[in-house]
Amino acid sequence: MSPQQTSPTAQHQKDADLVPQLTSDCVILGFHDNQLRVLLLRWKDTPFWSLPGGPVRQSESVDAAANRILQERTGLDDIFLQQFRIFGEEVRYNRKEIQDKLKHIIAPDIWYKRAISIGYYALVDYSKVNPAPDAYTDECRWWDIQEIPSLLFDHNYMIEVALESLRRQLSWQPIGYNLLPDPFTLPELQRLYETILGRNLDPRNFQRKLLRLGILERQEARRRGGAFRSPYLYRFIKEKYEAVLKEGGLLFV
Amino acid sequence: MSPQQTSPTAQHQKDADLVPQLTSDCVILGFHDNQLRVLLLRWKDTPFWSLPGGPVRQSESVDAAANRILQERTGLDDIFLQQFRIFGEEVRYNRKEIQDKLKHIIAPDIWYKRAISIGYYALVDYSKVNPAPDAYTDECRWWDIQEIPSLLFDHNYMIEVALESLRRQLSWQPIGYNLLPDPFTLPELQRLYETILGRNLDPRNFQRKLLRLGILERQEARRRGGAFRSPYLYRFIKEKYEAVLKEGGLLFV
DNA sequence: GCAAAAGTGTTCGAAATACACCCATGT
DNA sequence: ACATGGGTGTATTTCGAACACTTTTGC
Repeated sequence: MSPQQTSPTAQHQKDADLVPQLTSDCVILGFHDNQLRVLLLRWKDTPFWSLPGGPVRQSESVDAAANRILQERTGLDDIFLQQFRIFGEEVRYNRKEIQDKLKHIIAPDIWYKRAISIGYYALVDYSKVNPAPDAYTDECRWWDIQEIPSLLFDHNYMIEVALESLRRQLSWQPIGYNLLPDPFTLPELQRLYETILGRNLDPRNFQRKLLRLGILERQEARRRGGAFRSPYLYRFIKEKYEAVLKEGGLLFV
Repeated sequence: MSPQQTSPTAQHQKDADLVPQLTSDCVILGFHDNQLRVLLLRWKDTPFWSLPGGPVRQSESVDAAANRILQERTGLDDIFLQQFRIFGEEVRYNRKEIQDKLKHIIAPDIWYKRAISIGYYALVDYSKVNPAPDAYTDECRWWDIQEIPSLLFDHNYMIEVALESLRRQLSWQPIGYNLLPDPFTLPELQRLYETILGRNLDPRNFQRKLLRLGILERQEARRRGGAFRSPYLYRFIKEKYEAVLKEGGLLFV
């Protein structure tokens, strides 16, 4: 969240253009080095980090607001985005503390009223992202999900809830399609599932199950570069993948 | 939704007490005569129906707002409520049409700005509900899910989305616990699942699966009254039921 | 006694699990 | 040559699907 965190080109738009007290916040997830990672922002001249987020404009849907934020931070369009929760407690965090920490960046009266945040998670191809800070922040970068620092607002909690939702929706969400490069290898896909599920899977069983679904096509080429046997590359057959997800899914793989 | 639809005792509170442009709407579901039913309201001196809903107060969480609305319409406290979607399109329905249809009840300028609705579904024990209209409506009653009329706002769509979410979350939601009377019979539970899933289940397999989970205890008494064999009554063993749901569920039963 | 719904057991095939060895590659 | 990770097959068990008859009850 963060009420006024809009794009640099739009930062002076009047309050009247914004839906009052409502923000979209994005938990942007990528996958790299066998780790889930989250994109975080560091506020100008501070050591404080938070999720990307911002207000909803009167002229856009809440989904569009999240898409806009995502586009601005990652450079990517047409990203997989999923609403996972509204954060609408009356007291979500210590507003006084936030006023104080960010007073040199944002007028304290912005924080006078409670904010209600719509939580989204986004699944993106790590290798395609160009992290970019906004007008209120100095730095935008990936953090390993295991090493996230203490964040502003209730953003640590938001990330927890996002991951929990992701896990529960695993079977119906195109995780692989969005989080992996294209093409990808089966070990990569397996490690992605292992990371999200938090447990190891048997490579033989994993492979058999996935291939049985008929949603993958093996490519001619193999991935090269490791000091070991080259794995096959695969692509999702988009239509089949989506059909399988729709009708109930990759049951826990 | 419906911006000003508050309790009769609170209807004159100032706009300043409300979170602008934000409402909670509730799809209240009950189960009766082997049918899912929804609680709807008919607006004063009109033939127009809608879901119960209302604004969020500055002094309450969005969940609390939904609970309040539910309590007022059903007389029930401590109900199972689940946020399922935000309806945040810029144009959700024809505002002019609503202004016109409800102008004798609500000042048209209420509808000047878009409203963003938080959709909740609630699962309630049909037999315990006392439907009660609010200050803006004449009538509050159950409608069979198959026979819902054309509703105001985008409420038909909201109900569709609620049912879809319910179906997808079936395995992790305490459907039986909340939608059935206590105690209940296995055939009742089976028909509940059949109704929600939209397909028939084999009674032998259903029974075996449910009993295997160890979440039910059979009572001494049986349900009497039908012109047929008396079924056994059961109760959920709450702790075990919740444990099973938590760790992944009644997989499609 | 009859109509209506409840209760119950067995068989079969599919899928999940468990398990270990050889292969390809870069260093 | 060796270390690293990739690729693959089989045996066993578990689970889900299919299927039909007998029992109880109120009328």
